[in-house]
Amino acid sequence: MPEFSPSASSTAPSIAWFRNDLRLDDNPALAKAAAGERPVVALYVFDQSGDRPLGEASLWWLHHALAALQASLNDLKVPLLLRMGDAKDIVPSVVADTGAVGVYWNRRYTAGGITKDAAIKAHLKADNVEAESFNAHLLYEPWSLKTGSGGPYRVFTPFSRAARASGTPSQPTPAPKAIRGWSGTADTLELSDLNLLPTHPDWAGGLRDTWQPGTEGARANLASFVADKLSGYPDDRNVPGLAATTRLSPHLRFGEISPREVWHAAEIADAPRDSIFKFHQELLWREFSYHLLYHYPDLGSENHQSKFDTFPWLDHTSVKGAEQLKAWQQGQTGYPIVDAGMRELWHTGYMHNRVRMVVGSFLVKHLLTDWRAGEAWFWDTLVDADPANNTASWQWIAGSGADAAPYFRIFNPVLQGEKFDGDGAYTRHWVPEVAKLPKKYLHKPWEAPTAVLRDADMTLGSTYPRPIVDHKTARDRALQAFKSLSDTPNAA
DNA sequence: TTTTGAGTTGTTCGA
DNA sequence: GTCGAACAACTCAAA
Repeated sequence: MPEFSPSASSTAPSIAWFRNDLRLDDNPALAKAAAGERPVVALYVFDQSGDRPLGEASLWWLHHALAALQASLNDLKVPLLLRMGDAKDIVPSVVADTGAVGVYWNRRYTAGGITKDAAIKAHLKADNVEAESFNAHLLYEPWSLKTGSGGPYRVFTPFSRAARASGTPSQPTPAPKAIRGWSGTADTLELSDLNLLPTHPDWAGGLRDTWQPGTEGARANLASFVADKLSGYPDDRNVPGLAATTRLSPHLRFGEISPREVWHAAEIADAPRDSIFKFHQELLWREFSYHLLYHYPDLGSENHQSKFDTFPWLDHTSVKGAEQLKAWQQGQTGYPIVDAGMRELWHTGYMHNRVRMVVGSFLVKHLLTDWRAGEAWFWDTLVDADPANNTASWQWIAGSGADAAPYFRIFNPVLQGEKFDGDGAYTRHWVPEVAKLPKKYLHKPWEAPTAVLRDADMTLGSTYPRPIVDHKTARDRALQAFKSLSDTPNAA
């Protein structure tokens, strides 16, 4: 390139554009930026347009994940530029400000994200800027697995078989050993300028006590899981009172740890083969959700099975409906296991998977509430709120999704509580009003004799609510409602 | 093209 | 307490 002097061209940087891949290890976009002759500048664009805006809990997480990333990059002397606004405008403008000759990023799979990235790539290429994208988020990208007839999978089991048969996920690649950081200057915001943290009120105390966002926290959870929990995983994972799950979901959501690293850490662990298989299946559920989201981009807003469009949901904006939705959100349904889950969510930004199913089934089936109302609440309150997992899982529990739960699968909140939290460790912790009840009545306080309630310092309807719906009545009502669908064929 | 086997996580009822 | 059947019929994926 004769028109540039060597010294001038060597200062033109490569941009590593971070999005849902807030890590240095196994980050192919960063590796690509670091592999050339060019110095590297990192970029994060806080962009609430195009894709669905992040919920409040996710914003809190993002702040700390970015802080952790910034610290890691700082150790390498790589600057991180923070910008805010539509990435379609921001990325080209950062290229102009820095004189960058290449921009590298890892792919996302939401409809809005794909559209935006394609436009940015076209724009950059038209300006003779190298633009290349990679896979950091998934073990199997959605287009790489097809059924025999060439379409997407809509049933999990054949999807998971096809995924495994297509090859073991590739090994994670370590972070570049040394990166030459760009020494130029360009406009950047401070992290605090993004205003990601709650202020009035500061509701994030429970989140701070529970989580360590960033790669270090992710690695700690993974190490503890592999060492202590993986062996017993198939059974223990269902018991919310045990700390027997990975608690990696928010870390995976923001890409602080690579799914390839997680897969292989389990693969080489000293644990029974069936435990490793079961854990890998859970990672493949995440892959399946992304497969569905990519091939059915409306997954978050439209019933996957269109016959659910006529489902007789109760109106959750009516006075009574709104009251019931609020009782569910606040953990005041009168069913202790349901209330425990909803309070865990509010306090920690997380809920144990078993309990997510119980509260989801309760909202959709006992309260006949449109799954989208529950999905929206989870989106706002979960630190792991994921555009694929959250939507696919709500459709699954509602019955409207791919490979969904059959209509007659209605969780009984009393039985679920007794079966998976029999001693009540979880429920007593999150619902202290019922903590003194004996096991026998813990999950059904309305059946407790007056003397038992008195000994437990409880007054139903006063210190703890009576059930907002009767289980048997609600169950029969749900069965009726779902029966009305069986006469309605799906649109082709 | 047709056939076949199967499909994450449950509950209730009656014997 | 335990066990098996019923709860529907349909769609999916592969042979």
